This record gives sequence, C-alpha cells and structure tokens, in this order.
Amino acid sequence: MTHMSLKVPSHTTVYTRPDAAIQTDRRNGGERVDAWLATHFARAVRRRLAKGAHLFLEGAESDHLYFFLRGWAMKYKSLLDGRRQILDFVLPGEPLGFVAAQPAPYAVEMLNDAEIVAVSRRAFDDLFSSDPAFARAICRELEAAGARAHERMTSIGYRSARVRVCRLLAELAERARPGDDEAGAIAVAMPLSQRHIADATALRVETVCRALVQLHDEGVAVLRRGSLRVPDFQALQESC
Amino acid sequence: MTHMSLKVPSHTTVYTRPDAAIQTDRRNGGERVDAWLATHFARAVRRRLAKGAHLFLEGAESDHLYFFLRGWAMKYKSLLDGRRQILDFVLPGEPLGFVAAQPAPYAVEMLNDAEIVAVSRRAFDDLFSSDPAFARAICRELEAAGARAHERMTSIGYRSARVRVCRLLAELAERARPGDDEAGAIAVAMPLSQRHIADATALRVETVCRALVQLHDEGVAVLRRGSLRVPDFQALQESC
DNA sequence: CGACCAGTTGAAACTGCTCAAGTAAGGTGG
DNA sequence: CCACCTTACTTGAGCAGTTTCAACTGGTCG
Repeated sequence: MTHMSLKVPSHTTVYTRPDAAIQTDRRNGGERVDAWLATHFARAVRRRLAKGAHLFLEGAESDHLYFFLRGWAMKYKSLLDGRRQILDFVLPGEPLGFVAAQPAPYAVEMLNDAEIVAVSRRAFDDLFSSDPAFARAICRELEAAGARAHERMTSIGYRSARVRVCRLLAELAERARPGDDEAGAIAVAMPLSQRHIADATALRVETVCRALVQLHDEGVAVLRRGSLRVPDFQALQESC
Repeated sequence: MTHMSLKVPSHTTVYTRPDAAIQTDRRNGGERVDAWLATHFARAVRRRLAKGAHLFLEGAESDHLYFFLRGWAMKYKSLLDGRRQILDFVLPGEPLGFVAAQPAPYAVEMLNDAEIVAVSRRAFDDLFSSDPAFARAICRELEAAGARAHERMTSIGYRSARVRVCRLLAELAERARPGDDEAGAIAVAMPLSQRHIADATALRVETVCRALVQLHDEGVAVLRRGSLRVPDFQALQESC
C-alpha cells in the first residue's frame, strides 16, 4: 500500500487558509436546535434566572438540558488562585448541557436576566434517539462550540492584548446579530464588564482597560454600559 | 476591606471544585466509538499514512470520516507568521471528522506512521441515523474533545511554562495508556518533538527546552527519543 | 452621605520571547 | 564506513509586553 501523496516534509509548513478571519458559524442547511422547542418541548419548564444567578456549578450532576430564549450566560472554570477562565458565552437560541450525563466540567452564570427552557434528560434522550436530525443538530452545536474553543485557544496563546479583545468583541457582535454582519456601523447590547472580558481573554482587568481605551481612541469600537458600538465593523475585523 | 481569597460576594463567584486536576475521560457506561468498526465498517477502506503525511489540510472539504487504529496525529491551525497552534492530538481508538460537512477548520498531520479507517460520509450518516447509541457515542467524543480544548485554553492562559508542559505530558500519558493510570512509574511511547510541545502549549521551543530540562533535573519526567519516562506519575500530576 | 464596585492611570517587576551561537543526533551519499 | 548535511536540542543575555501593586475617579445604591 502506498503512502499518501499529501506527504509534506516535516519542516515545510503548508498554508491553506492561514489564520483565517473569525468564522461565522453559518450552518448552511441544517435546522437550528431551537426548532424543536415548539414541537417537542412545548410543555418543558420555562425558568427565569436573574443576572448573577447560577444555572449550575462546576461538578454538578445535572439531569436537565437547557435552551436559552433570552439573556446571555457564561461558562467558566474557577482556578485555585481565585481567578476564573470564561470558556464560552451562551446566547439566545443556543442549547446548553451534556449529552453524556456527567459532572459538569464548568459552571454557568447569567450575565443578564434570562429566560430558559429546562428539558429533562429523559425527554431529551427520547428525542435524540427518535429524531436523527435533532441528534445531528446537537452535534453541529458541539462542533461549533469546539471551533470557538480552538479559536480562543489560539487567540490566548498567540495574540496581543489588543487583538484578543478585538476578536472577542467581533465574535460576540457577530453571534449577537446573526442577520446583517456586513453592516458598516453596528450597536449591540453586550452585557459584559471589563472583568468578564479579562476572564475570557486571560488578561488582567487593567490590561483590558488599556486595550479598550486604545480601541476607543482609534475609533474602532466603544464598549460602555453594556452596549457595544462599532462605527465600521469591517475595520474592527481587520484590526484583529 | 481586605481582599480575602475566598470571599464570595453574594451574587458572584462560587468555587465548587476549583481548578480540578486533569480529568480522565472515563466514560462510565457507554461504548467506545470504535466498537462499531468491526460490525458496521468492516469493509471500509483501511489506509496507511507515513509520519508527516497530512490526512487533510485546513479548509479541505472532506467527504470521509476517520478512525485511528494505530499511530498518533495532531490537529493544528496555521498562523500568518508561520507559527502553528496544535489544537489537539488524535490517539488510537479515536474518531476524527465532522458530523456537519464543512470546510475543515484545522489540518491533520501524522506524528507516526499510522493506520486509519476511512468511512464515507454516507455510511457514517446511515449509521448515525439508524443507531442512536452510535450518535450518542459520537457526541461523547465531541464533548470530551471540547473539554480538552477548555482545559488547554485555561492552561495556556493562566499557567507557567513549566506547568503547561507538565499537564500536557500528564494528559497524553493518561490518554496513551488508559488502563493503569495509578502506576507509580510509567514509560510510554510519545512521538513528540519539543517543537510539537511548543506548538501545543503556545510556548517557544527554547522555553519548552528549559522546562523539560528542569523537569528532568527534578526527576519528574524525562522525554527523549519519542518516549516519556515518569518515575512517579502521581508526583507529575501534583507538580501540575 | 458614605460604601462599594467598575473603570482608569502610572511605575516597577517578571516571565517568556528574541536573537545568537553552539552541540548532539540522524540520515544520505560517497 | 566515514564525511557531510540537516534537523533537533541547548544555553546565554538582553528585550518586551503583561502583570503587579498602588492610587485615584466616577457612578450607583443603601
């Protein structure tokens, strides 16, 4: 059997789409997970959670899965020294929970007053087993979350403070308004303190502050009082 | 007021299992994905790939999914400045590919001479749709990969060079020999150069070298010529 | 009003990076 | 088999960006 033709001498790096811009997770063809809410989880429990409330803590064994209708949340891990790493954000329309029942590897806390749907593991499993399209949609979400994690890992490892902040803002702006990402000027609600940004980018609050001041001075982006204003979205993406 | 390390202002952070040690992904009850190889993909194409060969490049549209029988591989992204971020490693017994057909967000290159099974998307989809247990096993793998990404994100963001290298070695040692992780002394084949470790931990080769020298001097771990020797595995975990 | 928290700014310290040079190891062709 | 070439690894010294520490501002809420 021959070895593959794609062999590349170990020292030669191949650049296909090097360091691509942040990818929108446009899932062409493929329903959103929340499409099943109305049809299959119509009677599931709706819950309201206040800003700062925890949906669950790290290590919790949860027998429910969730869908976000309104409000933002964050997934985070606590570190021994009291700091925390924000792993990802949860936005409206997105699912949350574990297909394999297990102690939660992270905690989830609301950034907003939020409204969610809690689905029992049993109901979830039933639908998962009976509707392959649903199972597939869940996989798509898991893959997208993995891609975001990879993106952020790269960001944290290799980019400057300014760029890390830029990319986070750009990513969230795009996720928050999936419609018109081509628009020049945008303004989105973004309920994040500088501390949240610091914990998500693995920077210190002071460093985030300096980066935001710089972005503000450059006229690239302004984040104040829970809302983000970007005069030229493309300019923001380019300065990432 | 003085800043106490564990102070928990009412609505804010709660520390449940702070900064837990690296978690083995023991999936209690739940079959491994490769359990389906013999029964359903018996006739799928087996391929051998040489060390350094690419399974696919970043941006490739692949119509196959893969299972690793033998050999290690790495998933990585290339950056504009010629550096690369290794996102994850693929070990024997693990699946690789995308449930949602899409341009690959990373490249995959062999670290070893490897043997893999290539399954057509169609065959995969058929099984995914007809066997919920298989779909569930795939989800478990995706969740485990996500957890590893989160772990590494945290590592890169918050830990010192020495600890990052430690944790990577510990994680890989555990994944490579899923049986006896309690053993005191272990020796595993680990086909990684210092460059690989550097690219996985977002450190420079020189820094990795210094860290490895230090670990060697401390008698914690020795990585040389593609194999890792650890006199006391628990000591390694504790120095993470 | 005073307490408190988020945000801001400055100056010094530290970790990992850069650059530079050198050694050991592995593979190839004579 | 050795000579040579290339890659992997090692070590040192100075530099740079982020962190740390400390102080101050401004808004919010009791």
